[in-house]
Amino acid sequence: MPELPEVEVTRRSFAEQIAGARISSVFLGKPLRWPLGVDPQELVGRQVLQVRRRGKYLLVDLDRGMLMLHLGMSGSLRFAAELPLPGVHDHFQLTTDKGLLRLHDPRRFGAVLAVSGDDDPLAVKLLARLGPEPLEDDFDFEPFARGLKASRLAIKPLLLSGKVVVGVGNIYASEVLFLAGIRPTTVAGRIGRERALRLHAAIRQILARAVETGGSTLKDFSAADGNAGHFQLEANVYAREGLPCKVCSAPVRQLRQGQRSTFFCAHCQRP
DNA sequence: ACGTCTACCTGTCGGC
DNA sequence: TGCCGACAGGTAGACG
Repeated sequence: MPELPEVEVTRRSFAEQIAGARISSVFLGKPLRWPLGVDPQELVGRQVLQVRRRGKYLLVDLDRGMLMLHLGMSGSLRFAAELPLPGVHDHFQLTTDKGLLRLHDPRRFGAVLAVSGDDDPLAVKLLARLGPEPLEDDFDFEPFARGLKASRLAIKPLLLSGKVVVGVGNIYASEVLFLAGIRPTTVAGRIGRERALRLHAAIRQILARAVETGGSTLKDFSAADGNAGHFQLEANVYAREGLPCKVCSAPVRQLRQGQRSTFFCAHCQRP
C-alpha cells in the first residue's frame, strides 16, 4: 500500500508514543513474507528505543536487537492504547506498557523481521541495495544524474528499482515524471542535464509535500494513529486514464512497463 | 553486472 | 446473482 510518504507518515504517527515502551507479549497471525527469525518470546521484556525509516522499511530499535517492518503492498500499522481483538488480516502485534502496535496486511507481502541490528547480515542484505533517501540532505544531484546516465532502462522502471533513489513507488513515479515533463518510456541514459535537474527536484518536491500534508494519493491509507490521509495530493495522472490532463486537457494515457501500469500525458511529457 | 520475469496473497471490480 | 479473469500501493530471487 505504501510508498515512502505513507511509510514516513506512519512512522511519525507513532514513533514518539512508542519510544521507551516495554514489550510484554507478542502475537503472530498468519505467516508474512518471511518468518520472524526468532522465538517471539525472546522479544518479551525488551524495550523500544526509537523508530527509524530506510526506504520503505521501518526500523524499530530495541534495547537489544531491532525489528524490521515492511508494509508490502497492503500493510498498515496501528498503535493505540486499546484495539479490538485481532482480525483475520492482523498478523503481528506487540503488546507494550505504552500501547499495542499492530500490523494489518491482507495480502501479506509485508514483513516483520527480528535482527540483531544494522550489522545483522540479513539487515545488511536487505538494506544494502537501497539507493539514496530522497528527503535527506545528501540526495545530491550529481550521483543521481550519473545513475541516470549509466542506465539503459526506461526512466519509470528505473525510478521503481530503487537504484537512483528509494521510496518512489508506482503512483509517485507517474506523478513525479508528470511534474518533470518526462515521458515514462524515455531511456534514462538519454535524459539531459536540464531535465534530470527537473526530475531530481520533482522527486523531492512531491515526496516532501506528501509527507508534510500527511496526505496521500492512496484511497485507504491511514496512519498508525488511525488518521486518514487528507487527499491533499490528488493525482495528476495516476489512475486517470482517458480523463483530461489537468494542465492541457489532452487525455491521460496508460501503458504497462514491467507488469506495472504507468500513466502520463503525451502532450505535457516529452520523450 | 545488468535487465527481465516470477512469485508471494487476498480483495475488488468489470464483463459476461 | 454468480463466476472468472484482470488488476492492485512491493520487491527478493531466479534466470538469461
